[in-house]
Amino acid sequence: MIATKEATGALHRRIEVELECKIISGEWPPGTRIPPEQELTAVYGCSRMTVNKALSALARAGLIHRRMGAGSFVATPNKIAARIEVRDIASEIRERGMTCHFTVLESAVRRATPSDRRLLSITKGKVLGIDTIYRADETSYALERRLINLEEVPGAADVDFSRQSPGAWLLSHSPWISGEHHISAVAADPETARALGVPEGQACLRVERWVWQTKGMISYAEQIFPAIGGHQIEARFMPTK
Amino acid sequence: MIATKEATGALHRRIEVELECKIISGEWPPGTRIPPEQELTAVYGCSRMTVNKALSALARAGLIHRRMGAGSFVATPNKIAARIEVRDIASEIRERGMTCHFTVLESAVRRATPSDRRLLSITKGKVLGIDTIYRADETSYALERRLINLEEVPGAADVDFSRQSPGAWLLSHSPWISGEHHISAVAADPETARALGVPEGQACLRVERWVWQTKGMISYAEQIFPAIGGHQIEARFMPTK
DNA sequence: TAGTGGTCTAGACCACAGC
DNA sequence: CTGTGGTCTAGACCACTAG
Repeated sequence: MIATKEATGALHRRIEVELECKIISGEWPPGTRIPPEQELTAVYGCSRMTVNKALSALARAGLIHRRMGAGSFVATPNKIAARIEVRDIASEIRERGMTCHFTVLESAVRRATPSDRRLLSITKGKVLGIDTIYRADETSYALERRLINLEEVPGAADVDFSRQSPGAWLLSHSPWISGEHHISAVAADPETARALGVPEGQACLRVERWVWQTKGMISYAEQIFPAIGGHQIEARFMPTK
Repeated sequence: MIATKEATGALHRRIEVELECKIISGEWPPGTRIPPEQELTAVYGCSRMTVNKALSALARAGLIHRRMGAGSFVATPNKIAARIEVRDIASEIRERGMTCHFTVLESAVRRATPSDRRLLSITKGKVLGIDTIYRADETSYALERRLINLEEVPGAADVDFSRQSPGAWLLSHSPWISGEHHISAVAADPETARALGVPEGQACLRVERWVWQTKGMISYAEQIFPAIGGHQIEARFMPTK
């Protein structure tokens, strides 16, 4: 066994890290052929399964590309994929060390309007519309306009959202979800400006979130953060997953 | 071998998909104990390594949590991790089916000012500052203010950025990078408004990007997209990776 | 102490790529 | 055809957890 440094952990893990270093350092530029598994078993003095585990991990992480019968090659990244973690607004405020209060401005069950149907991609049924103001240390932090599809989540109609925020309830109630975000900037319209207590036309960050489960769309939420609050979304990207 | 349906692919993959379905459908809620590997080998009539491969993949994807000596359990997701793909502005415009023109407003090599040093986390050295306007079909699309650390990327001083955009050159020149984005909303200051041809105070989406390699910070870029252009960032999240 | 996951072996057969 | 990765086996030893 070759041991240039201490054997800190599993061998397959050390092989993975060692190869990863060669790739992200540029020693093996994109397109470089990785030594075949057979050869690596000789280098590391281990079985093929162990080498395979390391190479498979690198392939899953997108650092190499494996072609059956041909070999393994360092991948050529053409786009940057960043990862953002979107938390519930209430827990986000608390993580910043501030106290969070939220007030439900409006909460009403209604038959889906044309606008509701478009946002939730449904053709009929009832929806629950909830408008909530979030305050961080008594300062307006965000306005959330949310639609919940009662056909998919009938229990939502009976929840007291003055105690638990809609976002937190939905996450705890149906944990495994898929969805999509759209992040954009908007100028505060009169109604939004009044609700948030900011000047009309104020630059705001808008996050729209569609959430669905295997069956269908669960919820749509539009969150408006005035730029005054300094709200920002952080996203990190790394060559290794 | 048990085959309730067609054996479409690798067995370890089918096991993984089957267990994943039980989790994201809610049949196995968070905290549920997964049958031990030993038991699954009996269920699927295969060796332990095959079951292990499926469970390891689920663990890596974050769907289950494995504790040595204790067992495997369905994970409790507490935050939503979304994935955004940030492309070069020029290629982004072209993907929208528009033609892209960019104009370098200013390009100058200078000794790092205090502001440069703070943004690039350096204490000395020279930087290249480039301000670029991107137009989509003759309409202002974005303003980019970029700093390149010439200590890390000395070759940047000799590139003709009127032909290739700085972002595209950097990506092709040093492919394996790490970094961070901050996404926020800002009101256009007078200088930005003039450069983009929009009213002062216009709501804009701002994307800041720090990029580094193993050694140190390579570049800082601030991109301003006026809300008028309808620019938005899309992010998708899924329970399975 | 018994059960569980983490790791590893030394083979094996197959599908596919490239010569 | 040979070399490659994709998959799988039937064991094994260890570290750790829980009762």
